Amino acid sequence: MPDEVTTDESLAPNPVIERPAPEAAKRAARQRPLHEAVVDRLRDMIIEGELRVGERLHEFNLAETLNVSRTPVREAVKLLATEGLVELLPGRGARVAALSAKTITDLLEVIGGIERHACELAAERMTARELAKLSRMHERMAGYHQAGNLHDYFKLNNEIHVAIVAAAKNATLATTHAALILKARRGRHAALASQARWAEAMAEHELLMKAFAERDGRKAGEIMLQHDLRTREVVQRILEASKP
Amino acid sequence: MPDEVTTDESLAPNPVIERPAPEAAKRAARQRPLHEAVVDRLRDMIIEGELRVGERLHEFNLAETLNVSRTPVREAVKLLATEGLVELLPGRGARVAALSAKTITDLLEVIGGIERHACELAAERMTARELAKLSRMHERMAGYHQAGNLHDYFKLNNEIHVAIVAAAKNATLATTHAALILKARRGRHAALASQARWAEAMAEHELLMKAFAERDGRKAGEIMLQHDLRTREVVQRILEASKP
DNA sequence: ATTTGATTTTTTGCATGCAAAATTGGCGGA
DNA sequence: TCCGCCAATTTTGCATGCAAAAAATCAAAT
Repeated sequence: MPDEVTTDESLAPNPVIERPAPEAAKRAARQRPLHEAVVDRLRDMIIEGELRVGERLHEFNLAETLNVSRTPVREAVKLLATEGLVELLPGRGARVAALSAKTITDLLEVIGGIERHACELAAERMTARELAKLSRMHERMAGYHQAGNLHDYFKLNNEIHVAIVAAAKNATLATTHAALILKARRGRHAALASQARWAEAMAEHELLMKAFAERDGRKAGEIMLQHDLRTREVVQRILEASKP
Repeated sequence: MPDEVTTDESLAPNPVIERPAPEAAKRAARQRPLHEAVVDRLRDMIIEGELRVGERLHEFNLAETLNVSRTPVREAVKLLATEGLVELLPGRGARVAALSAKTITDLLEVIGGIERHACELAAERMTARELAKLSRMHERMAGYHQAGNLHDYFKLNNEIHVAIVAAAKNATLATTHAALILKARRGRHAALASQARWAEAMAEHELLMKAFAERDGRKAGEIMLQHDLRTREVVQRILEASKP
């Protein structure tokens, strides 16, 4: 899913987790589980770099910062460990997991494989309606490209990748893909790579749509895989250049 | 990863989680985190069917049964939810997730895609040593097949699939694969399918090894994908037959 | 000055407490 | 008989308590 984009915008200066006052809870349709909110909050803090790589996750401090008790924090940390964002130190808490160049490129490689598979399946299973919608998204993206609107291009590009995976009509595939994309968000470098490959990537998407129109899954998959692997290579070069 | 086998053997009649007496803990090299033990215990209980599909996970009862407090049980349940084994009911606890035919076949489809990718990469990245080891495993498996030793055949077959993924030298790929395999363990149907396809599967493995010997990743991947998809089809037929 | 070891402090991991939400059961009405 | 409403009970979710393990601090000895 190259063409990664960082969907920040919300810089969240205040980490405290808002929750309806005890009495106001009645009005709120339903209260979101705290531990879930904490997971999201901590994930953002890690992805946005508020918590630095290797930094110990201090449950008491975090609980105080987020204005919750240690319990939901503990649950959240364990959940984030399954996502690979934090590393559990048995008996000594947890710390933000390192993200080596190898980890990132491995991630991008797997995402490429998944998206290839998604293309193959989607080409066969996509309804005419879905194909039409995808076409419209693609056209819109082409417009952003011509207009030099990088931000909206990135956003839509991500949506297209997700839409293709959804069109494969395989829930496990979609879940797996989503989880990997989430992790890949940590590599901001990917965004740079996309930028460098902007024109090229656009051309590849063009070919991809053509393959979908022909319902040629094999071809679509191949294009997607190459598309992803090229971005991966650029990312790899950037990473090697930054710290060799 | 078709040719699924259920690695029971340990029927665990007593669910209580053993732990060194408070004082004996000194002797034990290091105490395993309780929540981890609970995760494993509950996962087995679900996979082995001790907890039936749809059954509510009652944290107090489970805690009592496992001889721990609610806290590690709660953590474990949330962890199992990320594995897809249980379904969280916001505000109402959790229950054993349903495993529909679609879910199983989706799972097998994704595993097929992952293993194809693994074959492609492994063919390129595998060391001569690894290839030799894989060959020996394959020969041994052929022996079990000829001897009609289904149990050991299954076990070794699983190990071969895992070894191939490992040879792809991509940690994310391996982790993702392992997680999916774990979930697939719930479909005992797969074991039946393997049995039905025993001879055929063996022949496919033969071709696979030949492709690896030629370092033909494309071919190896294709063989693996077809291998997995055929098992998937048999599973699908079994499932449709059992409850149509 | 540096290192080692004992002591204090912090932090973790599990257990328990408590209020709010959800479920259950009973009762009255249709 | 069946449905719906209200009270009693259970269960969840979060907070807090507590003992053991880990880390930090300090002291003495090299």
